[in-house]
Amino acid sequence: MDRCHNAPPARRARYAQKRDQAIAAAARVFADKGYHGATTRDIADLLGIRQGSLYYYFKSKEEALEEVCVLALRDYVGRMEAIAGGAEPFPAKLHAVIHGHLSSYRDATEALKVHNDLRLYLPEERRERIKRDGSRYRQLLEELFAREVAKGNLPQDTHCGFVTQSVIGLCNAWGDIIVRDDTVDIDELSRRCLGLVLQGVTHSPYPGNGFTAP
Amino acid sequence: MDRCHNAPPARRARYAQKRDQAIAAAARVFADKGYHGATTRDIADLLGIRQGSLYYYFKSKEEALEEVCVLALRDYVGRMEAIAGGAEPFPAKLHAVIHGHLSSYRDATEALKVHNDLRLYLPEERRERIKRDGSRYRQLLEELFAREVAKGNLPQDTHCGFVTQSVIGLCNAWGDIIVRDDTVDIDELSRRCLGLVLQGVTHSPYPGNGFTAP
DNA sequence: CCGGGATTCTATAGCTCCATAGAATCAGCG
DNA sequence: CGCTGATTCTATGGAGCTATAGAATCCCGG
Repeated sequence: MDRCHNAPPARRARYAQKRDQAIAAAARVFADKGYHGATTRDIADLLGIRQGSLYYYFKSKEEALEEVCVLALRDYVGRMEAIAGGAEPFPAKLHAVIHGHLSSYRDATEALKVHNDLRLYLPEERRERIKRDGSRYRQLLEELFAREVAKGNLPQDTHCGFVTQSVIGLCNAWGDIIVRDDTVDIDELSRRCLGLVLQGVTHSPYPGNGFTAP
Repeated sequence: MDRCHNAPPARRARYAQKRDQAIAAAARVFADKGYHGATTRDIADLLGIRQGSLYYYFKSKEEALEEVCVLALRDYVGRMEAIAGGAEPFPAKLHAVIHGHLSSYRDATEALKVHNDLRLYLPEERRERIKRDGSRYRQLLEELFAREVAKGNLPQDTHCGFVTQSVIGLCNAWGDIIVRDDTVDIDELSRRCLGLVLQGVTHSPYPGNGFTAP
């Protein structure tokens, strides 16, 4: 994992930086060609090094996939924790969740897409860390809904597990489109998604619900 | 495509049947391991024949993937056409669409999942038929919404393209889960999805909207 | 039971890919 | 400058995969 054992700090930093570049390159290639369809040569080419040199940064192709997935979830879960701990009203929080989720597909390279589509190709042992973070994300979102039900702002019969899974699924579905189409307006899209989740198709997207669009 | 040139009808039928089995086996394996992760040997094993014998039914591995995708869309689009042409009220139609979509992930082997996840690995030429059918499905659904807006039953500012894509995306997201979990109750799930799409989380799932659950 | 097409098998050419070993080059420090 | 460890390269072993060729077997109508 860390090739520089006891090296001077400048060395360590440089290694870490190059390794991050390698992870990003792997994400790009995996997103494009799938795990088995991608070759270590593809990744090396993108980095401008030779195929064999890649193994200075990864012990195996599998490790590269794992690192991409871990990277994808780090910021993703971190952001959710910040939102869940905040004091904003529920609709604003939900909007932040959706907007953040969709934004990840733009900024954070294609790592999140790789996580969604390819994590299943990792052997069980390698999926531990990843599964934990994914569950945490889902759990935090579900608690957001549950608290709102408890407060009486959402119907008592709301099935929070279903709603949570649906919101995540909806965002991921749009994520697939965002990755392939640069022109999508994330701000507009996330507002529309919020409207759909809150009110469905039968109401206009901006309810007088203590929330106004930014 | 058809190995029996001028054979007696019984022969042709047997060939077609075995070929369908081969397509189904390919769907299973592709869904499980991805396109590049699956080997022609995996498919052959599932059929109980040798790897080389598979090429009696497919000219190439790529053709097998194409056939799986075509199969996935055939019933899928056919059903949508029947629904769109029917006379039921809008909520019933929408329920039928969602229920049908989700059911496909149960019955029709894993072909639909393969179509969603792996069709991108087909070269452009092979994707023609498939793209046409996919677009047709989306278009029919979008018209369903558009007609309802025109009738004044949905808000004038409804963005039908967005809603259509969202419904499809939501169903596919749940499809991923259905494929991996046998215990999911499709009837209940499709009713919940309908409620979410129609009314969002702020309302209970069954509005007095001319529609009652079956 | 026999002939011929349908179906399956065996065997392999030809290719690509992952991973490693060991040589070569680079960068910073004394 | 010369040493030392970090980084990259070349070269290759060994495996697995697709697709084809040709032999073997099966199945049915006559």
